[in-house]
Amino acid sequence: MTPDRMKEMLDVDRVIHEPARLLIVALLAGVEEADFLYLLNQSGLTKGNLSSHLAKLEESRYVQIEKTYRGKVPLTVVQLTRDGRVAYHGYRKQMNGLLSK
Amino acid sequence: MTPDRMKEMLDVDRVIHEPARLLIVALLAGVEEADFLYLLNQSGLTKGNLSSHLAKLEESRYVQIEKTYRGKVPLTVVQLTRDGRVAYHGYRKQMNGLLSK
DNA sequence: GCATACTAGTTTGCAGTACAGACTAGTCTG
DNA sequence: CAGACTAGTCTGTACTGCAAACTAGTATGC
Repeated sequence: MTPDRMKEMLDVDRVIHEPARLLIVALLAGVEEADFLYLLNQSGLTKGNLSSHLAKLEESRYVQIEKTYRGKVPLTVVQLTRDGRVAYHGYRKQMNGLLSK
Repeated sequence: MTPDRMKEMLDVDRVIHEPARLLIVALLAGVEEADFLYLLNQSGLTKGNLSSHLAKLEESRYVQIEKTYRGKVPLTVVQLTRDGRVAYHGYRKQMNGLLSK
């Protein structure tokens, strides 16, 4: 890889680059939508951690969070937005290009 | 990719995962050794930034830093250690496995 | 020969972030 | 109706990256 291309490294999307969020986004990319508990179990993150990463992803408009109820119990449903999907694919493409020799 | 494998994401080597350091390590992987100014120019990082990332890489034993002189002028020569090379390859392998579908 | 500018970095201060544990609001159970 | 549980959010802490300011020494101009 040329040094020029390597510099792209510095432009990676930090929101996605963070491992915990990359994991969340990857999980969301595989399903239409997911609730908080599903993400909690699949990711192994703590609740606090998951909550704040979701907040950050929402802030970046990468996920859409809908707060509703399952019966009488609060339920938080999360899905990837178009922006999120684009950012995820862009990130993967970039990292693959830079890492795979 | 299975969710199980995705969780590996959380174990990535943070020292290498940081884009600036990944760039430095990638640059070092391509040459036998490099001096501070070479890395400065190739990376586009500021001096302070480069200095502290090198310190962190040294602390993790991923690079070896030799302080010497070019004539009368101080010269800092950096090279990847075996550990550094292993960590870099491991990181690439892991990320490639997780990102490339 | 003094000072001004340059080289090669290091140190410091600040702002932002991830993380887990403490907390909250409300629901179910015996 | 007391205690346990569910589903999250909030808070404090410790860490980290970053750039600007600083240091130590060398070369250059006047």
